[in-house]
Amino acid sequence: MNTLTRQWLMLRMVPRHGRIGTTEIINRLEREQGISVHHRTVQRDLNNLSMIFPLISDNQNPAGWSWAPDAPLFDLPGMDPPTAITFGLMERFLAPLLPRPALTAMAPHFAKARKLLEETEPATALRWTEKVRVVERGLPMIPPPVEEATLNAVYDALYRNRRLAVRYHRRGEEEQKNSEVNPLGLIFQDGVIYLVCTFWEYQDVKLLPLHRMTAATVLNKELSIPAGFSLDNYLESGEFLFPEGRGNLKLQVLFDGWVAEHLAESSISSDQTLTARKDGRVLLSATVRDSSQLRWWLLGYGDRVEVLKPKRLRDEFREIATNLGGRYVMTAKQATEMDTPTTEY
Amino acid sequence: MNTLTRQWLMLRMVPRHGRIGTTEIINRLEREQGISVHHRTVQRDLNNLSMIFPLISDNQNPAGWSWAPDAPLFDLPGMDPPTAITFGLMERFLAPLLPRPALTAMAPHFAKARKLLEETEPATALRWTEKVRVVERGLPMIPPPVEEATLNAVYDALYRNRRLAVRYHRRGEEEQKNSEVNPLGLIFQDGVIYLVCTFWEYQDVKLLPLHRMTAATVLNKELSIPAGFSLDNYLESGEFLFPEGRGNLKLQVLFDGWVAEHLAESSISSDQTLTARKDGRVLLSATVRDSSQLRWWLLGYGDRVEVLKPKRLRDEFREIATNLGGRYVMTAKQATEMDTPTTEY
DNA sequence: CAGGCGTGCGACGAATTATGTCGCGTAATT
DNA sequence: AATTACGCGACATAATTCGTCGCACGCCTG
Repeated sequence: MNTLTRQWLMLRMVPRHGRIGTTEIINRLEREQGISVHHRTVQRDLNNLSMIFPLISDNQNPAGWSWAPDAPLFDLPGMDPPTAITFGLMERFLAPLLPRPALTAMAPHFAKARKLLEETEPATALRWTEKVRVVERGLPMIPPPVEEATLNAVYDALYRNRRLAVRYHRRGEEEQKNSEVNPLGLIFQDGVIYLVCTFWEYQDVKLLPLHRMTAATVLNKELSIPAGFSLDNYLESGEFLFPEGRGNLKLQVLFDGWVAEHLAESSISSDQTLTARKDGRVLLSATVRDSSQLRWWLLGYGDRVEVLKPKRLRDEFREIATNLGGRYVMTAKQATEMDTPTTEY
Repeated sequence: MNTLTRQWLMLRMVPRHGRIGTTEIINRLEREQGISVHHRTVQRDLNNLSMIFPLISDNQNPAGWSWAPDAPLFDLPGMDPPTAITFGLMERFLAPLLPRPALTAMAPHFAKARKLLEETEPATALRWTEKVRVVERGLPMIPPPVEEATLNAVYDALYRNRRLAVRYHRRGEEEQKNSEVNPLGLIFQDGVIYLVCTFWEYQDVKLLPLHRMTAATVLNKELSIPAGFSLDNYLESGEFLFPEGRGNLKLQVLFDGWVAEHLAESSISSDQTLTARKDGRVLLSATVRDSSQLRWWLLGYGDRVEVLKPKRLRDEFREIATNLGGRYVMTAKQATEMDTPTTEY
């Protein structure tokens, strides 16, 4: 009855990867939409649609239809400049945080946004890409390469709660191992993706960096999860991060004056207060989680910050300061020659 | 001639916000696609399309068409689970890095991805959201709130190279100021967005955090850019970051053994080498940019890292260690009472 | 307030298109 | 070799699309 509706629905059924046949389309139209059409009509529709859209058929019998691999993204409502800018921003933010294959699914969106920005942007003056910078405290890391097929298999297994057959090599070891793992979660850190999993029927939780996998296949077996497992608990257990405490602590630290400038803009807790002192330093009070991140963050300021409270943390920092001082008593030459290299990592 | 093509093109012309009239559609079809149709046809098409898609007309004369404000996103090819997962990941990564309004343009995409994940995901076992965690070195910051209208105005001015009329208040000051600024760029840091700009006809580059703006209007004036300005140069000039050097340096540092574990996975430079020593420490050699980020990163390891080379950097660290040690000679009580608070920040 | 203009919309007939049906060819399956 | 499932050309008929016309409505101008 309504050609446009039917063709629209059909377009949405065609996958980017994979294949769909006329019969399946007919069935899904009937089942999901209550539209019953003839076989022949669907065939004709697909042919017509492929004149307008980059749909391709593999010309087999029965025919399998899919979108062209390089088909651009069509979206409704069409992307507007603000959205395109936001996509551009996201790409910029995520590039150093994620291995490239983790973003390939986004490629059509990013491409579309870039195209839109380039088309509309006046050629004069500064280009958009020259106008945005992201300043991070972290060092830009080079994420180790991950196979796209591996990543997809891991996603899939994790998503569908299936076991995974993996082939991987330990660090430094040439030979590879084959294992069957129960995927429990993913941890992203510094561009590295770790699969949290258990092996076979064992109960102890292990970490498997994805870039050490050379193959991964989703198995059709239900996974077995250790009783009471939760990713958050695992992270807090200290097996992944430095095993620092949990819970909150009332922090009081002194910053050298101008360091606190940026800090006044963005706060680390909702109850944060900053108080200027006569000597030019600034007292920061805040209730924050007791975490490795807190220590990293404070240490990063070097001698421009002094921890006052809690006492426990101040003691920690005093000890770090003492140790650190001890390290630099020797000259670099002495420190180097104190030991001789053994094995390459 | 081809109804489907025409209607498809029309759908793409209708904006999510704003309005479009039949006349404009006719013109654009004629101009951009060479399709000439009658006025009446376009009217009929829009009426038909609005039966299938959430298009709404304001029923004025002349009629203005747009998508319903809450219209979901339709995209072709339809979103598949891997893409939905990637969108979910992005949302997770970006939430702590960007103020919420900076992501509102993404809301329909995120909503679609969430819906797809929820629909398909088996209710049993762990949910997808429980399976992914991002571990960052930075402390989770609370991004200061930014008005969406302000952000959009800034984007727009930056994108179209227009001046901006802003109303803002300085930190600590109650009264607001009105200024006309030339937007030059945006810097994202720790959840804060800074507009890099010049005021009026002045040549000196200033920073304006977006959350200090209470109003922003795009003006129809060309902006004036200081001769030779570039955002990268500005960032390197040291006015934003700590004014550390530029260029590369050959870094050699010693890590306490197990700290280097994570480091072995993700490298900080393409020529990075790790060498284990007899005493259990690990020597890292790499050529890296001489930057504040490098210092933050190294300092974050506290006493678990020792800088060997270059000498200049080792000297810096020795001095920091010495100063830091000096800070913790006193007790916290003494350090607190040494000075009396003056003004709230 | 009248008249002109741009637009929305119902109606109508000719032209075009969509659809069900049949038959034949082909490829995979039994 | 038979069977099954599917693609596709052909064709007649039903359905639709589209240009055209006329009328109505709101807005602007003189």
